[in-house]
Amino acid sequence: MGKPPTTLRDIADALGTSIGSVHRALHDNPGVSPMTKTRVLQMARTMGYRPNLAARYLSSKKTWRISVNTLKGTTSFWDEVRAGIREEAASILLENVEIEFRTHRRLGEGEEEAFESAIRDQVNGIITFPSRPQILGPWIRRASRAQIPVVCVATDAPHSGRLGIVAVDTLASGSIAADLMGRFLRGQEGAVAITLFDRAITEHAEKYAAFENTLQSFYPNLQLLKPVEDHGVESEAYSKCRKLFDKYPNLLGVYVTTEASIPVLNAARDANVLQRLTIITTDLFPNLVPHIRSSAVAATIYQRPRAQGQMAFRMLHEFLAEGANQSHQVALAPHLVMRGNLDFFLHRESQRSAKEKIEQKRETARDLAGEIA
Amino acid sequence: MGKPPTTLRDIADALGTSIGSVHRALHDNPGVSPMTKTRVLQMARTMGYRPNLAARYLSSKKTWRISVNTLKGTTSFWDEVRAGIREEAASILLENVEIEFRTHRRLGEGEEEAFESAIRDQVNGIITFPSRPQILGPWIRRASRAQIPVVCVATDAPHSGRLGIVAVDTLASGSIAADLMGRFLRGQEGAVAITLFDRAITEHAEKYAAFENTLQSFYPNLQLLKPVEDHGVESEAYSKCRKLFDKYPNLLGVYVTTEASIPVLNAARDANVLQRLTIITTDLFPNLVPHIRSSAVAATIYQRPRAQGQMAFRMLHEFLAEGANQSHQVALAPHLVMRGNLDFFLHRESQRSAKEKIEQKRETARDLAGEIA
DNA sequence: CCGTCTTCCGTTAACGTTTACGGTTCCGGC
DNA sequence: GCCGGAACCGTAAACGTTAACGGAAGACGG
Repeated sequence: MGKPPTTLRDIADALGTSIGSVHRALHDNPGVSPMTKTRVLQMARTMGYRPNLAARYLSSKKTWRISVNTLKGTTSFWDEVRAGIREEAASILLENVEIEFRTHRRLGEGEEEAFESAIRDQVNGIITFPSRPQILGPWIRRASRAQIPVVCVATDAPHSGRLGIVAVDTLASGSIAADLMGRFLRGQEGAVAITLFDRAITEHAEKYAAFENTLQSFYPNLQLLKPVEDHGVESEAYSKCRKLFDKYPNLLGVYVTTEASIPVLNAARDANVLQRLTIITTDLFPNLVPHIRSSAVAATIYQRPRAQGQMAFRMLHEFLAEGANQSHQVALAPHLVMRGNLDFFLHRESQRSAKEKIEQKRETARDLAGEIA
Repeated sequence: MGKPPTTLRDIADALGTSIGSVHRALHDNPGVSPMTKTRVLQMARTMGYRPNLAARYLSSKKTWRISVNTLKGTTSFWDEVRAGIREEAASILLENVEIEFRTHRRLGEGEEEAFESAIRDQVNGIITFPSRPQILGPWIRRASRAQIPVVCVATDAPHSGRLGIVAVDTLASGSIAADLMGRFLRGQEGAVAITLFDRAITEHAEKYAAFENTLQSFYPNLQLLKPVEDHGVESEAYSKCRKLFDKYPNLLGVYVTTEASIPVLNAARDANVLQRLTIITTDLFPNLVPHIRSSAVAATIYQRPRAQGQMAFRMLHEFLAEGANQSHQVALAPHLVMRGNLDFFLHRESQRSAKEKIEQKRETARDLAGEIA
């Protein structure tokens, strides 16, 4: 069936030239005449040449270094993203990728420095969280010009020349939240609220729009209030929600699209509306668990940080290995966590971290053995 | 930082023996004395030897053949599983895996023949759907004895010696269905029903148990009727449900855990209870779409066949490459599809098939080019 | 005419593993 | 004492690519 794949030697023989020239031509290295170069490229195309990656790696032993620039994170979201990246990197057969983590402490603090240092260190690729897309955009463009592909996670940096973006589908998130809210509040009439980070961030604007649209078209008995923006500040979330709850004493539900669900819950408790509200949150972290269990939170939309990390790494790695040129966009479907399936997610969590500990142990054992030898 | 990895030569030098003996020892090939063999194994261990897979593949050019034994499938479920496997196989850097599909037309028809032919053809691994675990179990054991690892998809074959199992988490599925049902029917009092394939299948029994438990503990106002078993026969599903709906005229909801949601919907329509019922189904296929859109189906639990195929392939491939020995078990979290996020899943579907067409075109172009040359 | 530089090109030694082949040594049997 | 065979071991050639080196041919200035 399958003919043996064509090699550099095949191309060289077909052209009556040498393997060296073919190699130079295919990598546009200097030292080859324009004439033979085009002939080689032509022939490689018609013969369907595809490089043997095993041989390439064996010969060059070149490793790719990729920088992961993320937030240290108050919640576990970014820990999970990093774990996903690590996990995926470990599953690569050819162990030719090393990962450098550059974490910054706070939103917008040290992002640019991290980027600069990554570019300066000549990494081969960057995975980043552009919390302020308009600020990081120019840096991404700079990296692209230096031939360093950049993959964004969780938030996009539009028109920045980034290689790709991995995020939860905003439309699916917002819509399912609205659909659930509508079903949960079946038959009731009244207002629901939404909190978000900042309408200037594309993702949040989209989630808001999706929530609003779905609510309007399927559940006209519910009307959506003007969104609450918390800008990632917990106190802002609390005070604004507190005011909101006081102002609309018979509010029916809240959809919290940000990580700041705890202050919202606290505000609801302090305003004495926690029992009455149907609350849908975002993400899953330890502090949220008791609220889900007590069913104060009806459901939470889990953004699958680990899967995001995995996909981001795969995207970058595929690009580095195959050199595909199109821009990629991965939109993950979020998971829905409720009281019923909460244990599944928590249990999976603990299983995984146990596995990782074993893995780490094995690695250190290896290192030790190496040092002894 | 990282010392260069140890090679066969390193071990040989350390032991004052030759690279050939080390190789023979590590692969327990004949022609090496027990003495040197243990010494080599010992030394390899302490030096932390890990084979260079690139070199191995380059040298041997051995390809693994894996057989995918699945149902042809009336719905698109198995098409998706196979697509996931293909997709994952294509993303392997070293292109050393070829896949053979052995599909059988009907449940329980030709499964054993497919298995026998796979074993006879000496494939290196099998991915299978054991629709009748008790029948396929012995075959799986036979394969294991012939050193052929077997990964089960969607349904487990317990105590069969299979390498691993990939399926949607039954507990998470059943529980979320119950939780949604309870929330959707908030405040109402009455009965809900569940349909399943056969209580003898572990997965279905577990889903049923999870549904029942969650319903009982969180929504005592709802009581669960005795389950309806359809054994994969559409007419059976229809008639049994029809009878059920007639018998319990004020039934509140149904959870359909099988693929046979259409006959259940038809029965509900014919019994004139479609409007009143809250229906939660399983899987997502073209015929179901209009029912979701019309909100006759409140939600459907999507079992992510593509992800199942991907995971199954990865599991098998990892085993073949690394030779890890433990039994693996992957439980996926199901996705929830409702009217709101339905378009996301449909759109993703079409996007993917478009991508695959492009991919296929490229491949045929390559083959043609090869034939010309 | 010689030396030097440039541009192009062919050759070759790696990379780590597999595999086939050719050597030892030792032992039993004629 | 020689042969055949077994059991063990070392050697070397592959696999396809990269990277470095050296050579050939031509251009140019001295």
